[in-house]
Amino acid sequence: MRVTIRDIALQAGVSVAAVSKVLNDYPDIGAETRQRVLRIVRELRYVPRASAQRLVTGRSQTIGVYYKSMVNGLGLRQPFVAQLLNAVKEHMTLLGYDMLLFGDSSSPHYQWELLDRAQHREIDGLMLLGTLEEDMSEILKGELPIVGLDVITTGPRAGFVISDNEGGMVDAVHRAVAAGYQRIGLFYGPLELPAARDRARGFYRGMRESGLPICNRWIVYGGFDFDSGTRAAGRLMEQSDLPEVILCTADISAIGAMRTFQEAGLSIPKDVAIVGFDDIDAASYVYPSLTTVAQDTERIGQAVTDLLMRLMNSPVGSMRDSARRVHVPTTFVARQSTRNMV
Amino acid sequence: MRVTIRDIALQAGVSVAAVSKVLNDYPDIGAETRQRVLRIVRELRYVPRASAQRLVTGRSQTIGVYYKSMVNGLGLRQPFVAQLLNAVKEHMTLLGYDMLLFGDSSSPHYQWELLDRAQHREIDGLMLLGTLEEDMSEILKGELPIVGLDVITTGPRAGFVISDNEGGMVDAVHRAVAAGYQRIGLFYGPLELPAARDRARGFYRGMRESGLPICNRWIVYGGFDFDSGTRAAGRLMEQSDLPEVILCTADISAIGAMRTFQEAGLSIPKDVAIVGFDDIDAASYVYPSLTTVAQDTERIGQAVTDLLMRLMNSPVGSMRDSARRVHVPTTFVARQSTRNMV
DNA sequence: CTGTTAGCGCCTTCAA
DNA sequence: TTGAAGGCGCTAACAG
Repeated sequence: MRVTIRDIALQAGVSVAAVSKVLNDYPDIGAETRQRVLRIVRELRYVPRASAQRLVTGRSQTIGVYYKSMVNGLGLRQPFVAQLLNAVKEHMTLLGYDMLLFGDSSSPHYQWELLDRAQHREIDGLMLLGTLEEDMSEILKGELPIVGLDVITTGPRAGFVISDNEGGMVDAVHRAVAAGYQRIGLFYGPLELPAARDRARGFYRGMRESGLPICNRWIVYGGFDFDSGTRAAGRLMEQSDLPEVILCTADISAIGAMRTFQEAGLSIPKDVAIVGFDDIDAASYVYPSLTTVAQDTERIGQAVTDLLMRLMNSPVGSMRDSARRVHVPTTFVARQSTRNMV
Repeated sequence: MRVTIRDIALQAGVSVAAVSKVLNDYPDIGAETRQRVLRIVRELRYVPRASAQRLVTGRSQTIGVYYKSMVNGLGLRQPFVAQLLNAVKEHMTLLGYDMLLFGDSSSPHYQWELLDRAQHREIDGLMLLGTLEEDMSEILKGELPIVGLDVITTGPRAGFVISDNEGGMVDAVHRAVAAGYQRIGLFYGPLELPAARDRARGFYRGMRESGLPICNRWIVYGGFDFDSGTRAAGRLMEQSDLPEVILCTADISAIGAMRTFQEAGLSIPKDVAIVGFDDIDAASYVYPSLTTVAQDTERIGQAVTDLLMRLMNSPVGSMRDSARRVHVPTTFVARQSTRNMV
């Protein structure tokens, strides 16, 4: 058997309660006793069992992470998701939380829904990445603290973090105009996703604010993946003329578009300039490197962690709605796929 | 309070023991009782608490995953790691296991070592991604089933999965030769990593088998990241002449090299051909797309899962060593960064 | 300051 | 076929 708190108590000649108190930093313990207990703990290399602690305290120091593996067919392979998870993990770790990756409950194994599994595992909080398509209305109604990323999660104890997608796109339009571009196109994404919708909206607002005419021929569905990007570029090339610059709703489809243009013999940014969105690692790998509106994953990760902690530490319903909707600013990153943009 | 097994028992008019037996598919329960219990369980939406089960059974249905966030500065951002984790998750999920992401224990928060944390969380098995630099000799000596990926983990209950890196590289050399390339260079990776070492070895073996001379000027350190790739390319261009084709130890550095060559005005594959290793998503995004030796993440994920399950279900030391070392074949993928290679 | 005690929710012999 | 009872390891009142 593994060493338990009783073994420590016996060795140290104190009660289990005393040991527990030492371990949990209770103040009402004599310095000497504390030292002795700690020594034995070290000697015997005692480690408490999380399940026992959890059973009695009800807290697990565990955050569940849920995302559909198959969202856009990629899951963690979506660079943005991976980057983000990495950032969040850093912060959670610092606070003593570990993260439990929930398998996709669409898996045949799981007759259980996410809510049941959350209860089963007794997670203290849940992070929802990217999609809400599941039947999650139920879990959102409950008291489990939930933070959505890129999804508008609402409920008595839910909040969300999302980049300022609209503002980022508006800004991109203005910068394009300032760089002298007049003929501006858009590759928009799946409008059921808040991020894509806001970016599209930002495009329209930016154009309106700039007083530029919107040319519908240059507004094409560009998806959130490489292939959609190539298709969008293909469709655009069937037009009589090309825009000078295309604002894409995601780096990955921007990169797909770039490739298609390049294979057709067009030069970027000379024949057509491209702006992406996200700033995934690949954006700086491609040639020419991709000008883009960067999401600040580091800051998003921080925000997600913060919000979740606040939600967990506040009684149900005590947080103002505004405090539960966090918008993280984006940054414009000028690279080689555009001319004169800064 | 949440509904417990007792509530079910009361409602169903049976003992808690009976309920437990139904839930755990014990045979010695009357069909009628079983039905009744199951009905109540459904009605009350009862979900057992993992911590309670765990406390008494000792199994957690949880697999720990450990990787250094900072390995090569990237962690999950390394596309290969993300892809792999995704693949493993699918399989684990199917088997009813969830994955616990262990925060990097180099974090200041953790005075505890990995072993302690594994015990604390009572994981049933551990997956080690990429590096062994930690002080892991201890945990490897223990009885916790451990599977390493790309690390040579040995111990009474440890095994590892790794691509056939040497074979893949030998094959690449032969294909290059078959394509008519005579002047072949190598960008090798950090030799302390088994994968990089094996690939380098494969290069030498392939050259020897082909009877080609090895030109040391063309053998340059290319790292496992983008910047090392650019530097390697830069160094190569200082030479009086370039090889016809460069075999790179990783896609990411191959891509870095490509960019550097392109910015210097060289054409790929005309002036110099490039072959990568790994087949990360970006390999097909860049232009020209990258010819590479693909690691089969899907199959690796499957192998990791299988091995871990076998390790968990076999008594300590009962598995033959050979069964604990899994080599997964690679596949050659010809794209645009080479000429005539198939 | 320290010890005693009563569970947390569940599984599993062992009797009935 | 069912139920009673004893823990699993730990924390948190509550006494002393």
